[in-house]
Amino acid sequence: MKPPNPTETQADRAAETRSRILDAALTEFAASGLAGARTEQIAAAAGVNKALLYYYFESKKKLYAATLEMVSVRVRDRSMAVFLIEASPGERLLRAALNHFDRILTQREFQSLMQHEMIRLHKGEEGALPILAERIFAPLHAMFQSMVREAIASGELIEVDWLQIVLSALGGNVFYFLSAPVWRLIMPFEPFDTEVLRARRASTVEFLGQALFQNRKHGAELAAKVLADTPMPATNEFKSLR
Amino acid sequence: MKPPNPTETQADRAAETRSRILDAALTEFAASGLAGARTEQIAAAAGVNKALLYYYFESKKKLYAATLEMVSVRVRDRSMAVFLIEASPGERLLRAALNHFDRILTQREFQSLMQHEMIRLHKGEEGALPILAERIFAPLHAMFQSMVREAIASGELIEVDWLQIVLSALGGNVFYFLSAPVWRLIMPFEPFDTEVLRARRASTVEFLGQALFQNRKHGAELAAKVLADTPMPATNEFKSLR
DNA sequence: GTTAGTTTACTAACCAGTTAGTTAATTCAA
DNA sequence: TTGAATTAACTAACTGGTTAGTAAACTAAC
Repeated sequence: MKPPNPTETQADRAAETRSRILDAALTEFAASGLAGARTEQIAAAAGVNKALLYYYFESKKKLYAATLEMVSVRVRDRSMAVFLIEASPGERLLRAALNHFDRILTQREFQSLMQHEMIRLHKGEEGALPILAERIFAPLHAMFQSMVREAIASGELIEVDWLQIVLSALGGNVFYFLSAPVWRLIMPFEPFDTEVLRARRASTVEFLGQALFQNRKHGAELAAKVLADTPMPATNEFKSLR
Repeated sequence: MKPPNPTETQADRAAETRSRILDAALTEFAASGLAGARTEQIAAAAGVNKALLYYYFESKKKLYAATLEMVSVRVRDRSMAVFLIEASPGERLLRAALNHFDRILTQREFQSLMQHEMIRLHKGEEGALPILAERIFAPLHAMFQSMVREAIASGELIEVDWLQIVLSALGGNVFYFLSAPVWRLIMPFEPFDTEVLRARRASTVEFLGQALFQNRKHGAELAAKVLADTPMPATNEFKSLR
């Protein structure tokens, strides 16, 4: 687990250990949430002793916070970039929806963490969500709002409640991944199979092209274009179940 | 807690106790899931001793199963009825989407239980979900499939992947309620406020009318009609947080 | 030889499930 | 119809296993 590399300084190895702990914590917290995660399991997965978690991160809660911190940076960077593209607001919306699909696909742990956080906040426990809301969701939300409103005002998109467009576009993605265990039981295919995902991904964008644009032909063409120049990211497939 | 009513027989009171336990269990399991729920808390909420849970329901797991059983019957009855209405497939889809919104609104505990079950199944633990999938989701899914396909074939709806239409329609609802804690943080309104819900509910149907129908004017008219003759159900508002 | 990094061995708290019992309603024999 | 026997409904207190967190010892790099 720890090949003693002589060129490494002690501080380097310490940083590595710290990062191994964070990785292990991400996996465990994503799978089980703050309350359900076992510190022993995190330590074992990181190849260290449990007491070391408390040496680096004072408490389980603080380790959890550090884990969320780490992953939230990744997610924000991945999500915001797409809005800066030079294109019509309608096209940017399609790209943002596709990007959202791909982000869930590649950052499954984040999605799981969010599920747990939603439940915690729903129960009234305060969690790390307020920080995430401020740092990720609020800016993302603002971007979506101005983009969709602009698209409606310009006549590119249909005239409906802007929030409903966002809910429908992102909700389709969230619902598919969230309910994957159910699809697995009632559909004749595996929801995380690469080809199934590819088809779902295409349908997402094609649907929005047809449904949201005043000029459906224009929407369909944009969808085809967006799909064509955004390859599906690789999935580290059979990683989830320990 | 137990006013000793002399007209009641012992068996009556026993049945009442049993049902009080199930109600308490529903609240607690919905809030915390199978693993997170505390038997002591369920007993306290039901006003009985913890050992009584084991007298009526052998184990925590079996109590959980009984709770899901109880609630799943309610949900299925509420969900399937809407498909039997005499109307065009497009109109039935709008009604089904609205019914789905109202069902989440009125059966929040079920939605919470499902969230927990999804997480459990995602982790690879077997749960009660296979039974629910068979008894609720599979028939529901089949209804949606035939309805949407019929609507597309008849030219009423746009020609896109049928599953994507379902994902988008239901996903919008699921996403809104699921992410309510986030909306509360980043929006200037309370997501469960009656008037906010009323607006969201209307937007859901109006959006689908505009987005899914070949003839958008027809879709909008249907949406207005469906909304007009389906009053919003009452919400037992401030019930959730214990 | 000092100290950052790491482990061993422990504790206090918690919690599902059990046990041994009490109370009171119901049954049934005379 | 009465009161003794039986059983259903229920509880207090405990058990055994688990888990977050800690104290103190050890080790190797600087």
